Amino acid sequence: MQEYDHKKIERAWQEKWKKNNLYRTTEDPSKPKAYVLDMFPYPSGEGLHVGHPKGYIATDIYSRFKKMTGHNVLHPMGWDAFGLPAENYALKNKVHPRIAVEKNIARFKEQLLKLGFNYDWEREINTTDPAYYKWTQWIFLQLFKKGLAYESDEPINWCPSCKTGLALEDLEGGRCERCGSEVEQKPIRQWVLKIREYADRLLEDLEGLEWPEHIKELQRNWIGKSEGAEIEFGIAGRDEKIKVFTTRPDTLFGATYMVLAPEHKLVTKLLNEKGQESGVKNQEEVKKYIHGTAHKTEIERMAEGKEKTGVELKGLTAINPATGEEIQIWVADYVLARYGTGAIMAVPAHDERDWEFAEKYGMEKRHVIRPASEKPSIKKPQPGAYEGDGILVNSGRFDGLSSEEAKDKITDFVGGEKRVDYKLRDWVFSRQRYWGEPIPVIHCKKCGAVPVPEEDLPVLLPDVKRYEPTGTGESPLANISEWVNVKCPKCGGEGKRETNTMPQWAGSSWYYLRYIDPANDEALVDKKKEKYWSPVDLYEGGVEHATRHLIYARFWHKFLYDIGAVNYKEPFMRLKGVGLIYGEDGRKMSKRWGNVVNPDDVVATYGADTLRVYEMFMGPFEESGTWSTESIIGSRRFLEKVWRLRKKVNDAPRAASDQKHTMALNRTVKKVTEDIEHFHFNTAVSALMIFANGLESAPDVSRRDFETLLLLLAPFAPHIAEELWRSLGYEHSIHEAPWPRYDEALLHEGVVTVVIQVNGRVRDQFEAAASASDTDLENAALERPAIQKWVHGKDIVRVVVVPHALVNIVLRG
RNA sequence: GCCGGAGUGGCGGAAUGGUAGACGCGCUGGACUCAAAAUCCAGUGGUGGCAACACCAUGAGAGUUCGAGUCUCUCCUCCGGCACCA
Repeated sequence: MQEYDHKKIERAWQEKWKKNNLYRTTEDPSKPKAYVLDMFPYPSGEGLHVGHPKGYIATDIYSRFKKMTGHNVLHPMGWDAFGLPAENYALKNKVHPRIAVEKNIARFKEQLLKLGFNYDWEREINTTDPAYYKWTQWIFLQLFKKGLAYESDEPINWCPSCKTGLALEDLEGGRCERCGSEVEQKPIRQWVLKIREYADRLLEDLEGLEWPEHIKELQRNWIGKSEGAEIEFGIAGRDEKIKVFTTRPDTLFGATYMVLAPEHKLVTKLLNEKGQESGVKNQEEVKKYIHGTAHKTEIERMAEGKEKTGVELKGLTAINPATGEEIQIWVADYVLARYGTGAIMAVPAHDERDWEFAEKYGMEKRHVIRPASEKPSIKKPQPGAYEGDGILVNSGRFDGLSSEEAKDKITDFVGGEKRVDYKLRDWVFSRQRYWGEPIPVIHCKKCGAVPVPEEDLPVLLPDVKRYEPTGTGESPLANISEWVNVKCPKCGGEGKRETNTMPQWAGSSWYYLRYIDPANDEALVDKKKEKYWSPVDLYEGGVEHATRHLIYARFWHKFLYDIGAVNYKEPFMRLKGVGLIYGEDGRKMSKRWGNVVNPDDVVATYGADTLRVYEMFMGPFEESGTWSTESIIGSRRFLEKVWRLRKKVNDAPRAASDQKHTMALNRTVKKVTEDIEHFHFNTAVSALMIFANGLESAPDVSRRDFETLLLLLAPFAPHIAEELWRSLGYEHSIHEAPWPRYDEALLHEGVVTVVIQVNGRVRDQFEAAASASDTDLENAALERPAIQKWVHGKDIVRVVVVPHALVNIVLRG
């Protein structure tokens, strides 16, 4: 037997697996299916670092395990290659994005291949392939036809550095998620998708998903459903009414002023009227205030601890519909135009923000809710706002009702309407950039926005020399007149192509369907195949996608379900979030910090199998951890130990009396099986190490024990397991061998170790027959000299016996 | 501020309410070697003791329990997300 030469073994098996098409997948109705999916990577210019493959290793283990347990496994890989990073990389390095992407994909693929993954590369997909984005465009057309895509000129978040509009999901703390620039509000024409129409279903259907609770919670918070009411306030001396949205109609009697967002339509209108007509006495002051807020960035407006500012519309009052009182109207930027109605009723006594504002500008704070626990007689002045529910006071005929009862009754009383609102915004779907899917629409002066006929898809992204963003609110495509100017498909008149492109998240919102049927040119996906493979049984990826990709993809999927294109309501049934691997210095791996570890180097030095075992052994899969080059050696030593065990394999059957050994074997099989199913890879590796250590210290190793060890190891370290397996004379791959079973009856030996406690403290232990009764155990424990020492001369109050495990003797005092 | 998650040896981390620290890294000593590497064996939470052993110990404090790292409450710290969403 040679030394363990990982280079030789890994290269040889990777070639043979490829040659034999070991990982090719076809539909097979005779087997249960398992669709195991990684979030496909963005092929950046920097290549992979050791953090990237962590999730891929886990799905590789899981899918190999599933295959060995008799499942038909779909485990594909592809490239999410449209979007800003590729384009920015291309601009910086002065290469065409298409070329840059090709190069980066080749590099990524080379790195992945070295790790021995079992992807079916015949199903490889690429979102920038016209045959692929034809269907991305097709989905947009369906959305358009169903009225779920519309054009808007509302101000949106604009990144001045990337020179494009962005969706709310593309921001990180008011900055562009890609480049970190502060975003501005800019009104430009854009396409928007009505994801809000799906808000309720996106929320409700989370319940049936086997996802980590914290990721579900992130989505719930992002969708941000709140139930409340719309209530109209009249304006003294004018015809207009101001509609407010509130979740607390029960506090209406405490509304002592109201506030409009600076962008509110009524405010704009009042400022356009002549001073006397509008009734606003301080028009100039208000204009100045609005001018001031308009130039603030989101970051400035939301700066932590920032004091609220505002200006009163002097001379104008609103009428509280509950009390009939005239109240002041203010304009303040703590009210957001985009949420609710852009106007609020301010209840300082029961809302902290209103309290703070009222405190500053001297408005009345009228208490209308008292905590239910508080006695009515006690009227202490509350410091700050009381925001909880309670019992109504100072609310006329509603006094004494609970908040809950009063909400509906007061809403009815003032003729308000119950309404639901969401924080979720409609999806801003236009990017003023080159490297994306063209939006398949033609603008015609006569017919308006006309969808490109489906038979004309795909609308190819033209190959151009200049693709720099213009910054004008138009995409660079607008400059290519021969591409832009086309005939209107409807009337045949002059038309212009839509020049905005789709956002980065478009292609990834349906890619999991493409793997099922990667070459289909007739339909999005063959419905029979889709029925067989969907939904994704296990989806694995970074938690950072919780409120981006994972929401968008669920939205599109539900839409595709509605139009009958797919069979299931949800795309991803089970989700696992991978924890990051930080650099050795504890920081995120990045060129900037010089702490990047390249998997190629680790593979060269220690081997792919060692890297795989190490990354799984580092810690709990879903938790983040720090890379430690020093610690890898442990995983390498373990594999070398397994390698050496081969020499000790003895064909003679193990002595039947070796009960301990049988037990260890069965327990290991059980532990590893359950741990893989639950993604507890660190403890699975630990169990394998313990078992290998046991075999090592035995005088010889039975063939059965060693084979079992190899089978359990195969998903983790596929190359070495295959090599040793073949050395035992097998001609078929270990990766197609059946997974070992365990026998429940053999998990326990006839003898158990029983711990003896005195007053809950461990004092002794002894071996007892597993069949011993509680009384037997109690008596045996009391006879032990070490226990006599503690118990002698004391009163025994009681004795607790846990069968097979423990005796606790409780003494008085 | 709100919502999640986590605090255990020098380090990564194990522990269905039942022997805290499995497994691994590192470290110490030993075997092998001319020597080293590799490998193997032993040890490795703290304090006291030659030892048997005892006491202390899972962020802090209380509680439930025969028994708490695990359950309950209060607090502290760290990480992640959201953040004037009415």
